[in-house]
Amino acid sequence: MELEKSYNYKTTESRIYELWESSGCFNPDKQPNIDAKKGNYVVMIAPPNITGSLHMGHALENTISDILVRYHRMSGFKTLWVPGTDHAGISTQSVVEKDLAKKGISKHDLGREEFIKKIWEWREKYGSLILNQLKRLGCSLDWSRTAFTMDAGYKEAVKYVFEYYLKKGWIYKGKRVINWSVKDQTSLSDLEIYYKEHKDSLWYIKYPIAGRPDEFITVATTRPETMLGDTAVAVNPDDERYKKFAGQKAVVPLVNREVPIISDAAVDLKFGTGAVKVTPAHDIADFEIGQRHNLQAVEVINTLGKVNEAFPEFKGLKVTDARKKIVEKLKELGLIEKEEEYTHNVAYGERCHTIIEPMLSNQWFLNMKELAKMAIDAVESGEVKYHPEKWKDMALTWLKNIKDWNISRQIWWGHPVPVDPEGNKISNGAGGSTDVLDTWFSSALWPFASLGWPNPTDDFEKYYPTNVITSARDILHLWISRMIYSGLEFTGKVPFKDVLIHETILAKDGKRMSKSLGTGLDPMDFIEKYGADAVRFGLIYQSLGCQDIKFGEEFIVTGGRFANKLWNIARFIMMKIGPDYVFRKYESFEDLRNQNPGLAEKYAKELARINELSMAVSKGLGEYKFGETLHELYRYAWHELADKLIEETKSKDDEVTKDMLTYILQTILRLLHPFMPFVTEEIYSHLPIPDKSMLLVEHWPEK
RNA sequence: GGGCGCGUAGCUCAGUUGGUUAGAGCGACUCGUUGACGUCGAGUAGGUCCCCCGUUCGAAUCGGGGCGCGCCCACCA
Repeated sequence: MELEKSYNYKTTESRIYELWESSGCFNPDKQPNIDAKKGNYVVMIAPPNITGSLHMGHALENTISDILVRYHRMSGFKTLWVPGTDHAGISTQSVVEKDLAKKGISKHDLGREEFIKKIWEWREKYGSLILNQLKRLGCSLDWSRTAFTMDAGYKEAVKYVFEYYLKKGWIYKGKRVINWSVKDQTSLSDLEIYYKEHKDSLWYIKYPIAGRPDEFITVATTRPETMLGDTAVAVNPDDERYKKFAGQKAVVPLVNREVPIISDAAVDLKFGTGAVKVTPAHDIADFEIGQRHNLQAVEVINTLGKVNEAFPEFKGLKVTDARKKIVEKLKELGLIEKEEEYTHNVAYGERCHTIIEPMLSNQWFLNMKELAKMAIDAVESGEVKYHPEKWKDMALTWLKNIKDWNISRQIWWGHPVPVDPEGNKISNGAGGSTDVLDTWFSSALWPFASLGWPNPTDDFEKYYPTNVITSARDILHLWISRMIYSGLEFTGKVPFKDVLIHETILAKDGKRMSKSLGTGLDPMDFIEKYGADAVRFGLIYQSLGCQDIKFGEEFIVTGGRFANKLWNIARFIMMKIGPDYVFRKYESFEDLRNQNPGLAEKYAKELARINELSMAVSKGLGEYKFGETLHELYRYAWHELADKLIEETKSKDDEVTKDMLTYILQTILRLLHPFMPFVTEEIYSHLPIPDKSMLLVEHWPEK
């Protein structure tokens, strides 16, 4: 059969994917080429958010996973890669809110129940967009097992885990200073906030010493409005300047509260005046000082971001207005020593992009002590390995400095916090039974909950623990560390043996790719333009184990050309062998030597070379060296096979030469299949090979 | 502020334990090529290997310092 002059990915890719999918071979229970000696190979997906669409990072991540899956499947492992999505609490909620806002509807118009219904509708409509994009990329996921972090079974897992921790005494309610988003009316974890540089004022405020109205201690602050809640003034214990005030009290102006002057090592004697006002209710550091010195926490700002009714003079004022008014009053009283311009970082919410108010709140916390310890042991002992290895230290540093996890959120979309068994309701709304759990609480259970746990399902029995997770580094702590201790606590096993942290894809100028900056590129555009194999090639070709990739489209172009080159290598060989030639199949190199001694002898060097390449590819994939391995395959196929070997055969026409070419063609297609599955499968389908399967499940050239 | 990574040809990057004239892909230029090929092949040009100091017979490679870029973590009132 004669091939077209050039490879046409447009007419090929969807047809080939359909062929694979309908064959059922992505499902390990139906996989035809299982080698009982090999065992299982399970790859874990990082379930994308239901709001998500494929970005370059996803494309790289899932190409890497797919390469591993295809390589192991061909090698005869019973191979599973479960697809799925994450409900992504606050992120999804805000997307749907924005969507409704276009129609002039707010979530409060709908009420909680109706709003959640809308989110489910949204999820039905758009929630699997990204999964379809993964199909376009060629990912061989077992779609019959698609999971979602709010499936009925998954809900059971979450409830089970919450109650388990509660019974163990590890979940508790507590007042803490948390990051509060006034806009979204919820608490945020430290990992959900970012900092932005602000030019503000730093005010130096004189606090009179109690009983000696002519003496003052001056504090410096950017947030004078919180002084209404000050319950101490703190200095560094080594600060000679303030020794004279030891044991004395200061009077907080405007509220005339007498507060102790305390010494605490957390105070930086070089900053400002070296004396600092302490507001335990509205600053995380101050809260900690308060704990150490048994200070009262006086709340000033309420959950709406306004001064509360305890301060009638300022009641109802927004933070910024209260600040102005208080500074004015202090000026009138002559208590502002000076005001200077000051640049500092201010916390913003990752989703709401508004300033975070630190405030005291009732929240649910999960005690991290024992859990972190387990994870530390597993990482230190190498039960879980990181690639590249440096991420191990990153993970350990975080785990060793971990704080208790604030697991409650005051939003509507998520797993509800199971009802408090003691029936306690806490007054201000937070920490009550209307809260939902932090998204990562459920994500942390993904490796086993996505397989049906806590029910003793076949899948959980057979496919847990998994072998490897491929992930971006920004969720190392947020997610990966949490899966490790969750796995250890609930299954007694680490959820995966290898953690692969892939490069971050940056724009060509080295800046972060982001939609909001307009520097984001859509991999789907490239798939349209050059084909999925080309995109996979381009990404992997640049994946050389560094921390970042500066993305260049030219590698995708090269990938597209390479697909065409492969096509023409096959086309030439097909012409060369003529219509009556039938491919021979060899089980192994030994088998080839027995069946075809003439070939083994005449082309010993060429066969040795392709064998060597096969071993190098196996080794490279085993060591997760994707880029290097692809470089080698590319160099071989183009510059050795096509440029030299094939050129040399143009003057020959014997059967042994045909045997050599067809053997090498088959082998190189197999070796390239994990990287460029579509074009290799398509070429393979045209080869006159008796009793062949799809390349997808043909055996890997081992030796 | 702490940590990590990077700085090699116009661009994106290799450079294995320090060893002769520093490589690849893309781009530029020259020539050639019809039994496969969005042509392809052969070849040319282009580099104080960020800077300084040191170790060494010898440094892109090792050590110290600096400069520049990027990312992560912490957040200082």
